[in-house]
Amino acid sequence: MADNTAPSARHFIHDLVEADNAAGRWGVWPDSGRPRVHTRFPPEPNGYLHIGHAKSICLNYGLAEQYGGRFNLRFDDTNPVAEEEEYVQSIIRDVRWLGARWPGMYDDRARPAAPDEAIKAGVLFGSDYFGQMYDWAVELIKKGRAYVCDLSGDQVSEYRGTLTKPGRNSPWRERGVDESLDLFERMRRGEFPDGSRTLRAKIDMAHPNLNLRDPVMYRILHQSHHRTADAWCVYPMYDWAHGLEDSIEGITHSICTLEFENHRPLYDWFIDAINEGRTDDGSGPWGRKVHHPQQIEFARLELSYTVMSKRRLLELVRDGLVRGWDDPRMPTLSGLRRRGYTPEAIRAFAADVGVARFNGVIDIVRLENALREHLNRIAPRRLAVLRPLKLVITNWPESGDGAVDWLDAINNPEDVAAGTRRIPFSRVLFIERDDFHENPPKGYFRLFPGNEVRLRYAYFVRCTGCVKDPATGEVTEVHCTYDPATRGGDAPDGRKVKGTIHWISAAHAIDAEVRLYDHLFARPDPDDLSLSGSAHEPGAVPKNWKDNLNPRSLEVLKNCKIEPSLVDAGMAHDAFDIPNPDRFQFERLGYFAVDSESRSGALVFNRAVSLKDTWAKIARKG
RNA sequence: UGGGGAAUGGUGUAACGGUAGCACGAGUGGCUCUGGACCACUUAGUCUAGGUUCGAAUCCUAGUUCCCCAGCCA
Repeated sequence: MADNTAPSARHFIHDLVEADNAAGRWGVWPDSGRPRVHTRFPPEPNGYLHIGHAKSICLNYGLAEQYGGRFNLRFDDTNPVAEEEEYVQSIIRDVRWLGARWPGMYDDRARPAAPDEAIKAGVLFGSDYFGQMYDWAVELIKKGRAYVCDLSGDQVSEYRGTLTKPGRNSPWRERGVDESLDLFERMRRGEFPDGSRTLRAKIDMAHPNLNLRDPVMYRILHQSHHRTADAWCVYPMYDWAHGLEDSIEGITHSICTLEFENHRPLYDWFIDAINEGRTDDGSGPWGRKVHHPQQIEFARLELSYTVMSKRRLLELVRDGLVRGWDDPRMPTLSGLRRRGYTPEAIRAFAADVGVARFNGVIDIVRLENALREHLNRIAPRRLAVLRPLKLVITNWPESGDGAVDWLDAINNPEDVAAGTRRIPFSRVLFIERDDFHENPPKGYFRLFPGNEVRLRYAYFVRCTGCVKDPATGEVTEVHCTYDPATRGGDAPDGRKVKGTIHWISAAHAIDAEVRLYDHLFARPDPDDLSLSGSAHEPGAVPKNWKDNLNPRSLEVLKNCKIEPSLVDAGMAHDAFDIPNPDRFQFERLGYFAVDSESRSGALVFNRAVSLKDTWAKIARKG
């Protein structure tokens, strides 16, 4: 993942890791002798990954890579109610696409026989540790640190107390060890209905941190699991399971987001409870001590003009407010990928925003800039006209030998190695509707009657007039004359033009559909329900975050004209069907990627991001 | 009102008792066959009030504001 698009910015976690390394806290890797740094990314397979997860992946994988450590991809799949195989597949693809690598993963170059299974190579699952977790739970019961509680869900929360009032002990708290043992075993065997009992840690019902008020460790769930099927009728809660998963894998730095800070004492309590009666050399009554990772919290990523919670993203998908998890307007990795984002751009963005403990909101233009920066360097330039207006060169031959002129065009001014291509020029062209004004605004230096501009890579043309629809007054055709001496775009007499516009030869143009995107939400903060009213019904007050969706987030242009060299534009797929669309800069317009719905003969492009538009800024100011 | 965190230009992030820096944005100019890219310059900040110190964003005290926690979700 190390590349020059993601300079490693220093942050407080580097300091912590380096302090640990200097102190020899985690020992060394046997093979390299380097201090052990072992991180992980632990998603729950209950939704698609989004750009916020990318920050975490880059952080965790980046640390492992930087310190010569290891990185695990592990599913935290402890709640079968919400989890699905589809999510497992998408998450692995996204992590792989981003560039993270883990021990045992399938090599990119190999063509696996069964991609759906092969992609899981080296991927870990918390559910694989259910047996070990169960044994440790039994151990805690035996040590008098856990008990089976018969309280209902409502009663448990009632007994918990409130933020300011202490809770009360469960009447089952002092139940005998043998009885709890028996009950827990029968819970596991499925003798009791869902919700009838739980296994709870015996800590302190008056603890000021609510997480320590005898938290539930196991609940009864007669629910088939995507991996363990019907093997279990009890499933561990996150707080119990998560730290153990990290412990089992030897994770040194368990990096998570700020809201889990309150859980750290519990995470530590569980490991300490297991280690009670254990020793480093295994001589204690309970054997050898288990590994105790260090949890470190950082601020999750928030972005303006979008939402970043899985619950809300799922709601957008389920309500049909977007076209699916990979809708190019979504902040999901699959959406960004379809939109045209590159892993490099996302990594550079993650490095750019940094890692800290302050919960702020990143301006989404930072993400867009990261993409521009990468695509500016690598995207081949092409000519495309989104809103075509016919331009006739009245002094150009209509037919015969000189009717078509093939001109050299530079593929990428940022990369000379990209070379050149030839584009056809002829009498009738299409230009961008925006590039002609019969009565130009102040400061406008494109085409208007009497003005001379350069047609990119072609000729200087001077506007001689236009044709309008008598009924509507709409301009239907612009007329120009060209200067033969300016072929290639330079005037031998040294005269200059202010404007250069793009064009497509009408006779050679390919039709394409282009989808333009704007921010998913009309306001920087979708939760902002104040102010001037709903984006959908001006004047109406938005009632919830969904009323702040941007009604203009998608604009479909069906009559676009693109240069003939784009006929073969498409997308590649790697061995695991992760798509990699061709991406181009359509000159003066922005960066565009081939959409997954694009077909030969019916090309569809997504605008990933526009070019910076200084003229729009000038025009706005008047 | 209990507990846990956090406050540095418009935004985000550095500075680890010693010149408040960087990026993005914004503004100005240069350059340009993309009103792109690039280059230069400018703008603007330590939450408040005390204290310690030769010296405080940093240490201390008090306050203010914001975030998280009362799932058998993660």
